[in-house]
Amino acid sequence: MGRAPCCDRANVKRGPWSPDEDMLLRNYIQKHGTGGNWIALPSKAGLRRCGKSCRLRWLNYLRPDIKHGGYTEEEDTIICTLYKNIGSRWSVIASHLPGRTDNDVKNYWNTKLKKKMMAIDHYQSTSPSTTITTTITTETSVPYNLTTQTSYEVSTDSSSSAEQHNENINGLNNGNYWSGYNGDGEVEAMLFELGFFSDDYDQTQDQVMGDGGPWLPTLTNLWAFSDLP
DNA sequence: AAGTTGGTCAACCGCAGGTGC
DNA sequence: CGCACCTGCGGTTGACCAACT
Repeated sequence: MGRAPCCDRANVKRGPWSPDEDMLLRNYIQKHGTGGNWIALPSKAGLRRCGKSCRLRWLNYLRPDIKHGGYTEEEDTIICTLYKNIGSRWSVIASHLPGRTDNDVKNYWNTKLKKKMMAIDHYQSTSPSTTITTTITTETSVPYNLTTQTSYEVSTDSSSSAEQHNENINGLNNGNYWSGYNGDGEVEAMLFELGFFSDDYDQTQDQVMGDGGPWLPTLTNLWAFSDLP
């Protein structure tokens, strides 16, 4: 025998909320609060909804401080880092992101970030010569030591000149990979093919415009891996 | 133009844990 | 302690829409 339902399903409305229902719920909570009893709230507010449905609607949509969409790169980083460290504990992850709900973060992960992380994992598994070292600090000053794929530093020879890079890029353009190039050429070639060096490489002049220092693919550029299988 | 596919996101479902009797 | 009730959580579903064929 299963658990008794939390409400009489035959007598409650389900599906998308109407503007009128939103208004009733918002007005009631703003006047009286939740009262610590979601089950009793719908009838008091004049709603034919399940208490759980009211709670979800309020927490995920009607709360005044909710943000929707427009995730920043820093938020992406925090989500990815926490997911790596604690798994799918969305409420905990959302608590580190002001204005975000667990449902919103979960949806964002499932529809966007998961693919990116899978692509990065793929990259890491096929490019063991890369090193990963960085630390970020959130707005709440909680430090996260990133031992995973939040940011990648491609191991390059810092003494390499721009001319050397150009020379090898030209080789790549001619159909040659940078195999053997300071031990990490294949990694750079792969990154180049995926467009990671677009900020440094001027196609019109067919050369790298940087100063020859270490090339650091940004997190944003790494997201290009989401296009990988 | 019509059908198909894939992405997005609000909402639902069922379980686990907390609390009070 | 056992039970019932309630809340919170994570997984999943399904409606909607845009892009593609």
